Amino acid sequence: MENIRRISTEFAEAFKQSELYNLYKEHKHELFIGVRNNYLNLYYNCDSIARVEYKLRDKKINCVIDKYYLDGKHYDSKDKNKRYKTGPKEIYAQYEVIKSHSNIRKTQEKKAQSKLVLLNNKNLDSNWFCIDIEYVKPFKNEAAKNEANFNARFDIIALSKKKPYRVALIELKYGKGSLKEPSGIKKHVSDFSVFLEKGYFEEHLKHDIIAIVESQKELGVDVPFGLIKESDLKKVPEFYFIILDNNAESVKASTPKQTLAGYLFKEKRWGCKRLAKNTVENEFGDITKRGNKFFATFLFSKATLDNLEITDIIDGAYDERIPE
DNA sequence: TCAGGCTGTTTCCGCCCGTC
DNA sequence: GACGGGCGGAAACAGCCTGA
Repeated sequence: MENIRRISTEFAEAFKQSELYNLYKEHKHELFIGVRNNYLNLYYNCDSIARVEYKLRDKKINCVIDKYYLDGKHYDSKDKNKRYKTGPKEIYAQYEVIKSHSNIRKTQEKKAQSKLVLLNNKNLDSNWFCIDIEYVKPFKNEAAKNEANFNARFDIIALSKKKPYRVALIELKYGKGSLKEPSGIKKHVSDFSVFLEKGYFEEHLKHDIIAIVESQKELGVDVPFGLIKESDLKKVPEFYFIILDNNAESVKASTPKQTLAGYLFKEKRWGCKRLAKNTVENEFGDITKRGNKFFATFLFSKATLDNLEITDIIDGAYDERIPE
């Protein structure tokens, strides 16, 4: 199968011989390796701080980094300096500089996403392991992509540690602002639903999962299960929304849960103060009911970025879970 | 005061295409 | 086929505005 998310064994070996592997080993608790279609993304704060490629001709690892992370300057998207080419040595040497520039970005959701994934993955007692972040379904070409009219990005993909492996597709929402359109709750329900309807899990995602795990093992990631066979995976994925940050700065303002209800339901529920025009219920029914055609679980936490201490991404210490 | 619409900015994804 | 340069599109934020 074409365009699967995996890298070659030779690439993985070269990676392990490079400074990037030392970097990863030394900072496992703050880095995530995303396996892509013949390349890797090294994430810090869910910012891609290196697109890692392997050049067969030269038997060499190349890196591309947005120059912002090195010099703190923002470049125009058309500026040829923006995507700076370098190698593992410079990424290793400049790591603290790169981190500092990532840290000052105001991307709370991404930082929370990173923290959640890393806290979960280092917790050996978690029931789940996150194998990918920022997942985009690949298509063969532009035509296939247009025809499918599907370009969702899933925040997190997690697998249960016990067989048969459950697959959790997770969307993280940080604060009320993240719930509204154009990429709010309704868009994501729609994406999830289409993903399910079109059979993309069966057709594609499960093959990606098998390949990603295989590549991660070759890269030296501590994956807490063996190689996965197709028959080891559950037939259907599960959908989750994690809602963080209970609008802590204001007492009077709606909580994310109240705001969310305005987007989900036709009538005011959950203490909702105001309804959105186009609700999820109008199109998809009550998605919090298990019997509904599309169904999702909502996990709420009052935690904010600074005090986030959830160490099991699905079964962890959330304040509320709907349905229970 | 607050929901939610609108716009600009930043970043990432991944294709296309010419060349070797 | 491998590779580099280029480019367009999408996500999702911040921040501002408006009207109930």
